[in-house]
Amino acid sequence: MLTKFRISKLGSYTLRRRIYERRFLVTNNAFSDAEESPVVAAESPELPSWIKDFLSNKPSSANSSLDDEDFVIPSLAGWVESQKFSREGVSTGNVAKKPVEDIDKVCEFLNKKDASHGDIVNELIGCDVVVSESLVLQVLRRFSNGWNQAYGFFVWAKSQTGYRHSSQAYNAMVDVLGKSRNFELMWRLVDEMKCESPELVTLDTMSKVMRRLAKSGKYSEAVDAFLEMEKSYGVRTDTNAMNSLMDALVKENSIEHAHEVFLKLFDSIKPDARTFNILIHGFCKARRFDDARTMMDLMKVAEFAPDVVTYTSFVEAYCREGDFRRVDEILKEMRENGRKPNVVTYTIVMHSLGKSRQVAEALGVYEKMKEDGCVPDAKFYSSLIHILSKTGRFKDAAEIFEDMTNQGVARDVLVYNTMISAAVHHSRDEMALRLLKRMEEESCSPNVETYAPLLKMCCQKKKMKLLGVLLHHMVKNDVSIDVATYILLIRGLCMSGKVEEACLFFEEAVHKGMVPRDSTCKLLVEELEKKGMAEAKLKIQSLVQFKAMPKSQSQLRVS
DNA sequence: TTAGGGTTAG
Repeated sequence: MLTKFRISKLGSYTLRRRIYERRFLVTNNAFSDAEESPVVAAESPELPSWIKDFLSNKPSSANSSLDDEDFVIPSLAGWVESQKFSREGVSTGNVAKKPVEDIDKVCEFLNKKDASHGDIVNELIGCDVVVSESLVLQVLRRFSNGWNQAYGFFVWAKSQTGYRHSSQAYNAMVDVLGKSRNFELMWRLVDEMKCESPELVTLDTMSKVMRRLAKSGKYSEAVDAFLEMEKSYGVRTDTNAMNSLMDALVKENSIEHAHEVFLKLFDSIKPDARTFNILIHGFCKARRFDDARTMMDLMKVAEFAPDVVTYTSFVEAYCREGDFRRVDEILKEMRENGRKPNVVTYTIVMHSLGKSRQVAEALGVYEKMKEDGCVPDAKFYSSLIHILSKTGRFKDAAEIFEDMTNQGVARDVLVYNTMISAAVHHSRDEMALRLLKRMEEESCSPNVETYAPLLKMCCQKKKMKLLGVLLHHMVKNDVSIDVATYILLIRGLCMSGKVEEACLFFEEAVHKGMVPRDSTCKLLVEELEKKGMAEAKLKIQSLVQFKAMPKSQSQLRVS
């Protein structure tokens, strides 16, 4: 009988490794899952065919109707258990990727243990895989939140005869190191690129560097990287490059640095319309409307006419303020200057009205837009679906979702994410999973945000097996778990009293060099305290201390 | 990546 099961039976996911190899917090019933309704599990051998398809990666059967919502998820868990769910069970079948065997072989090596990348390099010596650029890119994507493994693999790949890293592969590695704030190593890699071949370092490389620095609040370093890149790496500091720097600064919330750069470089690098738009957007975002206006005047002085992008930045800013009177003024000004709002402008206004609960007005914008002959795009539909769902009109949202292809717009990952999120929100769990399946059929690759609402739902409803299935599905689709997702899992599991599982994820996050927020650490420790799990509590606390010293740790790993 | 997305719960 399936009164209890262990998550380890799920197959290849890391949890299994953790449980068997690390023996962390393992007790016989640590993963008991009595809430999963064992009766249903044992007595429902018949599953809807779409779930079978989902798990076995067969082509979907035609009878998948969207209103079929009778199925209760718990049986899925039972079914998975009874089928001895295997890793092949949810392969994506995406033919564009490397054959499954290669990437899986590599992953087996990379997941072997928590080692420094040096150890990983040694470990990989026994790996009989022929390296190719596409394999490298896939591994870097799959481990984009695990720099240690990614870098270990990257170094090993470089040593393989007959293979040389492409510029794209180097850039991807630079980005992964920057993402994990491993700036020392990141710079070393850029230097290595230069030594390897001077052409390898491009504006693409430097844009990634600048963006990652800015993302970490290292604005001055981003600016310095720009100022020195021509001399050091032969990357030209032209208008385009300057725009890339300023965009990074503005997107990462420092209009101040962007403005300073602008003033400093004004005489040496000629700004263009984009330069002004980036700055205007930055000022608008910071609610510095007067400065934004001044910049628009300066733009005119420089003989660039404000365009739809310029005005849309103002529209967005006033929408954020909820000042729709001003929005109308801008729209009027815009028309007077011969600029028509486009689909982006309309999306912003509609979304904003929807957010402030003026749904009728929001839908009015949709009508107005159609009258204007402005054609909706996928992002617009995503916004519309979101608004409808948020205001309880889920059926309408689903209808729009279904209809958009008839209107000639293909569903993209954002549209799917919005719809999946909406479905979960309205407790249409099965539908949400079915949508995930449909993404595969439409060759739309899921991203980490696709899974977030589903994972959250699993945590809340204590669907441990489904959680395992989804985590596996993520791996198969080269979606790397990021900090936000770890936090979601840890908090969600804590809230559901699944502290042991929360600990496993916490430990994994820390070992990947990711730092859950203090509040998350506190929550977990408190939960352990409540349950009287003193030993586990100590372990978690020591991990917290461990990650409190990232410098020495990263040095340890780098050496 | 020149303007448009969202989910911190409590």
